[in-house]
Amino acid sequence: MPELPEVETTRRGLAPHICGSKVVSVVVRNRAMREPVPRNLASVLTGRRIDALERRAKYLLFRAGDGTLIVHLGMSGRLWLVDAATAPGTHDHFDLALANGSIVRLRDPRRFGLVLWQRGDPLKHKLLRDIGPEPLSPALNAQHLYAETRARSGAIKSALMDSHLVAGVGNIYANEALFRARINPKLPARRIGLARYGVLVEKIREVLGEAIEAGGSSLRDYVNSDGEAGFFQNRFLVYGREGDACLTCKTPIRGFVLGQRATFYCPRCQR
DNA sequence: CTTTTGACCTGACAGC
DNA sequence: TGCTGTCAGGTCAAAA
Repeated sequence: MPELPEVETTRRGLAPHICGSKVVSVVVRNRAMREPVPRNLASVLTGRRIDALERRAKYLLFRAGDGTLIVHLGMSGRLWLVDAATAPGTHDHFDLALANGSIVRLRDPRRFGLVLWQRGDPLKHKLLRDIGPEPLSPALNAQHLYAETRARSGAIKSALMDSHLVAGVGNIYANEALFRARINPKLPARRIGLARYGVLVEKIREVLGEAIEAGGSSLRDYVNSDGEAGFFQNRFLVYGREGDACLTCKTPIRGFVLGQRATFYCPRCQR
């Protein structure tokens, strides 16, 4: 579920409930995530104040004094607020209880997510240090994409999903941004010029921005919320629409697998 | 260096 | 109602 808009929506939803409050307890029910949850997490985190909740790519950064709790939601993770009376379910692997009574709970059936502790600058963590520019910041621009793809013969869609080239563009939004930019997902990245990269950057920002807004309005309550009803799914223009009419030209949308990921495009609009 | 492949893990769903 | 096979929004290390 979590692509960048869901992670950002989670960040915005949680931040006002947790920032400024101190951690009173940490519960780890299952350490077997993508990497093991650190054994000393409770001892290192308890008593610290959460100063800020930030995001880098799809990583959530809970700043706490001279260290940071780093959380990634993987494919199936979800973080939300519960009260103390809410019994944990089978896949509720981690709780962060705060002095103000809020409990942040992580549920992740597939356990591709991460819960890590990093002293010092979290951006220096090995999983974060080589990530490309944030798509919603000016650091991502046409010049960057153009320059960094001159030697790439691979498909533009695979390049877009490479976190070292640009942060946080997942499978759904790579499909959606390429449709909006009218670029064929199979087109070799090196064959795209500066002007087209300009359009692509604009469309990446546009679709991520719209999805974040939609998330903010559909996920209005992070307290005891069941969450993601609807989100942005009903607004996808190509993702999951194989065989359906292109919303621009009525040509049937094609689906195929590219780089092991489901890919959708309009063969007429996207060249 | 780039590109591809396999791995991690569970749940939902289609088809028999 | 089961069972089996396929697929899923992420990301990395290893292999090619």
